[in-house]
Amino acid sequence: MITNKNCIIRLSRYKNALYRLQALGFVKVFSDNLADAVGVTASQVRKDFSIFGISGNKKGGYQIDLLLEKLNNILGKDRLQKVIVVGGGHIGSALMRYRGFEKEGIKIIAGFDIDPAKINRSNPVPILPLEEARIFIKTNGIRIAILAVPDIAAQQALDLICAAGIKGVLNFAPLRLKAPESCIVNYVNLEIELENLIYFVNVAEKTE
Amino acid sequence: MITNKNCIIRLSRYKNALYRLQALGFVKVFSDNLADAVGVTASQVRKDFSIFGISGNKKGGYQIDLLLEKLNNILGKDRLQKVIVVGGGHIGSALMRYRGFEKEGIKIIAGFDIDPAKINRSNPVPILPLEEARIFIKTNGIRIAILAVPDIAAQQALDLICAAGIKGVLNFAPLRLKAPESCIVNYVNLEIELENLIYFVNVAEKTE
DNA sequence: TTATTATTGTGAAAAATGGAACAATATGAT
DNA sequence: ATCATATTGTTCCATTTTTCACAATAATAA
Ligand SMILES: NC(=O)c1ccc[n+]([C@@H]2O[C@H](COP(=O)([O-])OP(=O)(O)OC[C@H]3O[C@@H](n4cnc5c(N)ncnc54)[C@H](O)[C@@H]3O)[C@@H](O)[C@H]2O)c1
Ligand SMILES: NC(=O)c1ccc[n+]([C@@H]2O[C@H](COP(=O)([O-])OP(=O)(O)OC[C@H]3O[C@@H](n4cnc5c(N)ncnc54)[C@H](O)[C@@H]3O)[C@@H](O)[C@H]2O)c1
Repeated sequence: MITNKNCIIRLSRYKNALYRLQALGFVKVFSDNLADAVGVTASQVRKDFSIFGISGNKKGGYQIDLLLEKLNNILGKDRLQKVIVVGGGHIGSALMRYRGFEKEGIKIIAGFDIDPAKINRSNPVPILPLEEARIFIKTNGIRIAILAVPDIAAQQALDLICAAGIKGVLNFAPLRLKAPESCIVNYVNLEIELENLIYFVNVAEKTE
Repeated sequence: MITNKNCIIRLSRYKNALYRLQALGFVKVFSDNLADAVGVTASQVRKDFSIFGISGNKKGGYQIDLLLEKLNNILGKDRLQKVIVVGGGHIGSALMRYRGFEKEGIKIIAGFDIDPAKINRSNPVPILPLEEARIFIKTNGIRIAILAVPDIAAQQALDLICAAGIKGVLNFAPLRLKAPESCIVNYVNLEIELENLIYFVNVAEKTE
């Protein structure tokens, strides 16, 4: 079983690159084209494919449409993924207004907020009272949530949605949360991303 | 020279955990406390510290204030980091309104946009016309930028700010950009983050 | 048909990362 | 003052990840 997150991220990148190549009219692709497009080595591309039993043609490369089909299958993109957002503040509402997820087969179908002033049932993505989250998650069989509440509320909100059946969370609050076995939590920590960038810029500056 | 991004991310996490411990009244800390707080092994903590020549006291652990000083120094937090945002749309304005960066010594001092309707010089974080970016970057010696423009505009905007002297970019547009040697580009790709989460949730579901 | 060539698929090598173990040693107890 | 103990710092080991290298082979050309 593959536990290598970077490998899966590369699969997503291959997929995105393939769509671009396809849009440019290409029908087949070689491992080194894809490597260039994504910024890895050609060996890495072939190795990644071989891990998932994806094969191409000796001397013929890979047929883009078939490759995309397989990648999409691995990445679970063969069905629409319904996602909710908890917290309709700055980040939460930016995400709910973003159209880019849909072309990836990811649809944010509702937001939830504790603040009555944020509730709006007639939005393209309705924002509902937090009390309704539990039943909404259960009724619609939602598995994935984005957590965009203030730091202080994050653990409590996580507990609530996990209890309701959420299986995966993308958390924007910059702190480590405790989740049950049944739920995977991934972190987007923009402070740390910036700090990291600053570190490497400083290093580059010193060594130049 | 350290090229291990994960290692630097851990330093940020140690730092954050130390502030929390300090706020709770702790004065010293042992490698295993910190390991617990951050979710790594105690060996890892000590190894990370040793890489950067940080030492504690046999049997005495590490003194939190000294440790923080050293970590902050390594992470370049001994001086305020001024950052600009290019693109004042959904993501860009969420970031500009976010107060959380300041407590990390990161200050967004201006935004830039191509759309005249977005310009606002009297905002807490002013949004200025893109034409002014070049001179602003040079005058203020800005090194770090956040790129939050539509995908189609990202490469062009990157070229502009790199030419003006930007050394590090955190890019939100979901595509690979070409940057000169002088500029590091890191990516925040939320589509891929979600895709990744979905993959691992699917795997967990299948193997349970 | 046969030779040539380009490209895959993979096993082996290398590099990077992380973890375990333990000697060294400072602290506190007796 | 001596001993016992806790914790670091570092070496060594295991694992993971990436790269290398090349045999296998399909496509093309002669
Ligand atoms: N805005 C940014 O640019 C940014 C950047 C980095 C990190 N973050 C993090 O993202 C999180 C959200 O930030 P934000 O700027 O969107 O905050 P925000 O204050 O704008 O929005 C938070 C929203 O959550 C709602 N809320 C509070 N408690 C809730 C609960 N228990 N359940 C449901 N909703 C609840 C609030 O009513 C509010 O609408 C924070 O943890 C923040 O640290 C934000
Ligand atoms: N909003 C989200 O939740 C979200 C999520 C994932 C990724 N993204 C990515 O982030 C980027 C920004 O998304 P958004 O939703 O904020 O878009 P947006 O359309 O709301 O905002 C983009 C802003 O950039 C400005 N702009 C356009 N060209 C410019 C240029 N050359 N220089 C400066 N400013 C320019 C526009 O006037 C607009 O104000 C996009 O690449 C998008 O794919 C956004």
